[in-house]
Amino acid sequence: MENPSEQSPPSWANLPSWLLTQTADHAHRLVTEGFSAAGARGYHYRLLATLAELGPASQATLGRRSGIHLSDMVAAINELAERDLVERAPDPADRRRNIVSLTTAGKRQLRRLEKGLAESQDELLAPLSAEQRRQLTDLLTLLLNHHSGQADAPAEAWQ
Amino acid sequence: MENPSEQSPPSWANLPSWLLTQTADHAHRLVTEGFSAAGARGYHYRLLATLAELGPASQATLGRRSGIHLSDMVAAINELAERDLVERAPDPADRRRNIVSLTTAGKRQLRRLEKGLAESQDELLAPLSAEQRRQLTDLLTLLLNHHSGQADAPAEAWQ
DNA sequence: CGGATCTCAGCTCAACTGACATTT
DNA sequence: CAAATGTCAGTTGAGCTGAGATCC
Repeated sequence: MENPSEQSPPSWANLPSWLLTQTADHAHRLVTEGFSAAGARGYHYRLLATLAELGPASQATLGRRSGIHLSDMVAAINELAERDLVERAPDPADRRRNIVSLTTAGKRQLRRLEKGLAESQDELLAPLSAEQRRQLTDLLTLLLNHHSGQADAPAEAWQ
Repeated sequence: MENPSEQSPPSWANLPSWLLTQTADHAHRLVTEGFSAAGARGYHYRLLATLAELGPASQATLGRRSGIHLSDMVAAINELAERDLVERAPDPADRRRNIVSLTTAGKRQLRRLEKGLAESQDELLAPLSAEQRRQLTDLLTLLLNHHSGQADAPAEAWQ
């Protein structure tokens, strides 16, 4: 009676909110797997990418830009610094601050993660045509702009 | 702090995986808020809906059908039973089992939650036309079928 | 003084793992 | 015996809160 080929899906399986959270789970899983194949986590990628864009920056600036909580920066930067992917040095001009900067190995790692990330996107969207992929990102962007645009909008600066 | 008014989004903000996880976060927030307005959580809704579909069932059966982990069932059912939304009785035919069943108050609560859930979907999809809503659910269903290997039929009613 | 920066301890939520006693 | 069932304790990950020390 444990027939693994079960019958109909539960009643909520066609709700947009359910479809979204389930596909997001798959997306998250694929991306996380890709990162962990390079020995990294999502925070590491976001940090390296933000550093590549901003150049050397304080932890607070990095946090605001990358959306990583300030209290999570400490551990994330520790992990990157342990592998010499970033350097953390005190700011001589403002001794509250640390200045975090990318090392050469960090830039190399970032390129590796970006490559894996592109592959994850492709795996995620595998069943969709190019046109369908464009449709999907357009629709999701519409939703995202609507919901993080104005209504409650805590502190997120972009958009 | 830099100039927040003209910051472009981070480099990963147009990745499908990012768009999905972000919109899924909003979806989850909206649905959770809707549930908590009725004093419930997602597990409670899924349990009540599964019970309405299956009729009285053991915790293991409920878990398999609803996707709720067995070890989370205990607490969830405790919470529902405390408010007399379900009843838990030992199965006389198999003393390992509990038979869980919906009470009248439970059915009433389920209808309330379903109504709130429909409103949440509408709020989530607010910026989309009916045609766009159909497109989105179709695309997400394609992705989901691909990644969870399931066959599936209906994509008609999202509310 | 007010405010920013960094660090740390701990909490939330949903999902999961492992161990265990009981029963079939 | 092996397998199923229910219970409980603990863990994980991504995010958060709150407190503090230090400095501008």
